[in-house]
Amino acid sequence: MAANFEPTEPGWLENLNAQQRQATEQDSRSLLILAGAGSGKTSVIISRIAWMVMEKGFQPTSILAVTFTNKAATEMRERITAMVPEAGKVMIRTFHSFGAWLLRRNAAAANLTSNFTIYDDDDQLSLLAQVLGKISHSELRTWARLISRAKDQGLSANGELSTVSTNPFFPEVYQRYERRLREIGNVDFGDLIQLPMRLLRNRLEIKRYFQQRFRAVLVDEYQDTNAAQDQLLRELVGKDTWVTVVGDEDQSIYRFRGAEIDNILSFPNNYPNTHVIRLEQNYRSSGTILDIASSVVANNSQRLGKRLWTDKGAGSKAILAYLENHEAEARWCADFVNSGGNFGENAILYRTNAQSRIFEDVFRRQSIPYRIIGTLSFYRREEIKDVLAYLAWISNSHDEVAFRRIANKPRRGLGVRSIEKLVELSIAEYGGDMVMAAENFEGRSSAASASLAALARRYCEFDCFEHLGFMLRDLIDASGILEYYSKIDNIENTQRTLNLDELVNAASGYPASTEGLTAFLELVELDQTVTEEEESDDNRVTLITMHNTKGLEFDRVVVSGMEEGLFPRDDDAGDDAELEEERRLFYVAITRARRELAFTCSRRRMIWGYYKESLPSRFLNEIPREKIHVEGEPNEANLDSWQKGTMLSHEKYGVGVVQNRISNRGHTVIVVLFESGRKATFLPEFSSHQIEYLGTVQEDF
DNA sequence: ACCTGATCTCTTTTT
DNA sequence: GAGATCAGGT
Repeated sequence: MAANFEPTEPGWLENLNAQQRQATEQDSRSLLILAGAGSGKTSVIISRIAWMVMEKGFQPTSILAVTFTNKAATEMRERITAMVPEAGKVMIRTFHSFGAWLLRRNAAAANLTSNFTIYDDDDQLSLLAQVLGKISHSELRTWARLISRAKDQGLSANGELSTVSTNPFFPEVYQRYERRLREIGNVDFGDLIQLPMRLLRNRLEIKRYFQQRFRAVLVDEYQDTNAAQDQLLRELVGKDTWVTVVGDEDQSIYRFRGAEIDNILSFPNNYPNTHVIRLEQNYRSSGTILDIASSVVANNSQRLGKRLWTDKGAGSKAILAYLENHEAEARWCADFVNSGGNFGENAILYRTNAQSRIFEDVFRRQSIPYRIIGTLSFYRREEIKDVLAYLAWISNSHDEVAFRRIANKPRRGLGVRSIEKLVELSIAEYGGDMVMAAENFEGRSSAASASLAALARRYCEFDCFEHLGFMLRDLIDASGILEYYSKIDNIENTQRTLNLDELVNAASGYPASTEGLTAFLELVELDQTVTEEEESDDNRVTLITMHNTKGLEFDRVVVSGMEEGLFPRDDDAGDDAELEEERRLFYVAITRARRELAFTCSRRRMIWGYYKESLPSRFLNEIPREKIHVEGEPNEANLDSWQKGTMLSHEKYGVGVVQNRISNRGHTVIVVLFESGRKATFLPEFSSHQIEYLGTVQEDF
C-alpha cells in the first residue's frame, strides 16, 4: 500500500460503511454477522482477517476461513492477498476440503491411510449396490440418501438413528455400508465432516493441537451449514478461539442436503457473549429490486428479521412475461439479452438443470454466446470417470468401486462372473487387495487379469514421469482406453479423446507422485463446478441454476420457469418448511440482479417428452403489483378435472388414483395407479364411458 | 461374452 | 426425450 502524508486509516477500512467497520474491528471472541444480500459480507470477512493479522497480531497460519465453495475460497484468497500480502498464508478452504486436509494429516489416528480417495454420490451408490445386492434402483437411492442425511446430522451407524428413519432395516444397511467403506479405506462426503469431528471429540491431544493451531475461525455462508459441520466447528473452537460466522438466514437454500437453519438462528445461544452485527445496506440492487425481494421474503416465518435498504434510486420496473411454452420463453429471453448492452451482463436463472437445454438450442440458433455454469459437466463424463477410476484403483488397490468400473473396460475378457470371483478372492486371500488377487487369479480369465495387474504395477513407481499429466497420458494409452474411445469417436463422430486430452492438461500441474495423485483426485471430487472452457470470450450470457448463483451478481437477470409445480416444486408446496426454503431460493434469485429484473412464466412446457400445462407460480402473487410491468396473459385454464390425486373407478381395472396428469398436443393424458398395482395411461376424453369419478384423495397414496 | 432393441425411470437443487 | 438397465438372441 502506498505511503500517505496524512495520518490515515488502515487500508482494510477503505470503502467500508459504519456497520462494516464495526464488524471488521469488533473486538469480540464470538461474532455473528447477519449480512443481507449484496451487503458486502465477503469484503467484511476479508477486512476482518486483515485486521486480525495487522492489528491483533494473529499469525496468518493460525487463521482458518471456511467458505461454501472452492470457487469462493479461491476468490477470497485472491482478494485478501491483494489487500495484505502476508495474509496469503491464511488457510481458506471449504468444510469438506478442510476435513480432508485434517484427516490426511491424522490418517493413522482415524484408521485411514493418507492417500484415501473420496467417493462422490455415484460411487456411494455403486458401493451400496454391491453391499446390498440386487435391489431396485430407487430403493438404492433412498438408502443412499438416508445414509447421507444421517452423516449430515453427525449420527454414526451404531447410534440412535430414528430421527433419520424409523425403518427397522436402516441401521443394518448403514452399518454394512460403513463396514465395507472402511475395509476399502475410502471416505464419502459425509465422512469428510464426521470423521474429523469424531477424531477431535475422542482424542483430546489432537483436539488440543488443532485448537492451538487455529486461534481464529471464520465461517462464511453459515446459514447453509449442517449439524455435523456445526459440531465440527464446536470441536475446533476452544475457550480462547476467536469465532466469526457470517450468514443470512434468508438465503439458506440447502435444507435438502441437511443444512440446518437453526445453526444460525441459535448461534448466540450456543456461543456465550456473542456480538451480533447486522449489515443492512445493500450496494448491489436498485430500490425496486430490493422492494420486490423484501415483499417476497416477508412471507416467511423462520427469520431473525432485517430490513435491507439502498441509497440508489428506484430504477426501472421489473418485467413479468407470460409465454405460450418453453420455447417462446427461450425466445423471449433471447430478445431480452439482445436488448441490453453486453451479453456478459445478463444471466438466465432456472430451477432445474434440465431447463437449460431449450435456452442452449435457441441461443445457438440465434448465435447468442452463452456459458453454462453447472455440475453435470466434465468430470461426470463416461470417459473421464473411466480414467479417474483407473487412477483411483492405482492409488488404492482395495477400491472395489473403481475396480469394477475398469476391470473389463476396454474389453479384455474379464466377464461378470470372473470379476465377481476376483473380488471374492481378494477379500478371502489378500485382505481386499485387488491387484494381488488379479495377479494370482486362476481360471479361464487369468491371462486377462494378469495383464490388468501388470498395468497397475506399471505405476507403482511413477516418479519417472515428469509430471502427473505425462503419467496420465501413458495410462490412457497403455490401458487401451485411448484406442477404445478413438474408435467411438470415429464411428459416432464424438470428441471424447479431446476430453481425455483436457484431463491430461488438468493433471499436468501436479507432480508425478503419490501425493500429487492424491491431490489431483481430491480436487476432482471436491471441485466439480468446472466452468467448461475458461477460454477467450467473456462476453457471454450466463445460464445457471438458482442454487449456483449464490454469491454472484449480474446487471440483468431473468428468473425463468415461474410456474406452479416447477417453482415451487409440487412436492414442496405442501410442507411449510419446504415452501419457505423455495421462497428463500426465489429471494436469492431476485437479489442477484443489479439493474434489471424479469420473470417468465410458460403456459406449457415439455417435460419427459410430454407437454405439461401449468398455472403461474404462487410466488408471483407476492410481488407488489406497482413494481412490475406485465406482458401477455396468465394461464387461467381449469386444470381441476382429473387432477393428481383424483380417485376413479375403471370398468376393467377397478379403483385407482391419478398419479400424474399431462397435456399432449392439446389432449389430457392421465397416469393411474390401480389397487391391483397395475399402472395405466388414458386420455379421459376418449375413455370417459369407462371411467367413473369417485372423489379426491387427501393423504399420500 | 457380447450385442441389440425394448423398457423403465427419471428431475430438484450440490459439497 | 435421454440415459441406464434388462431381456433375449447370437
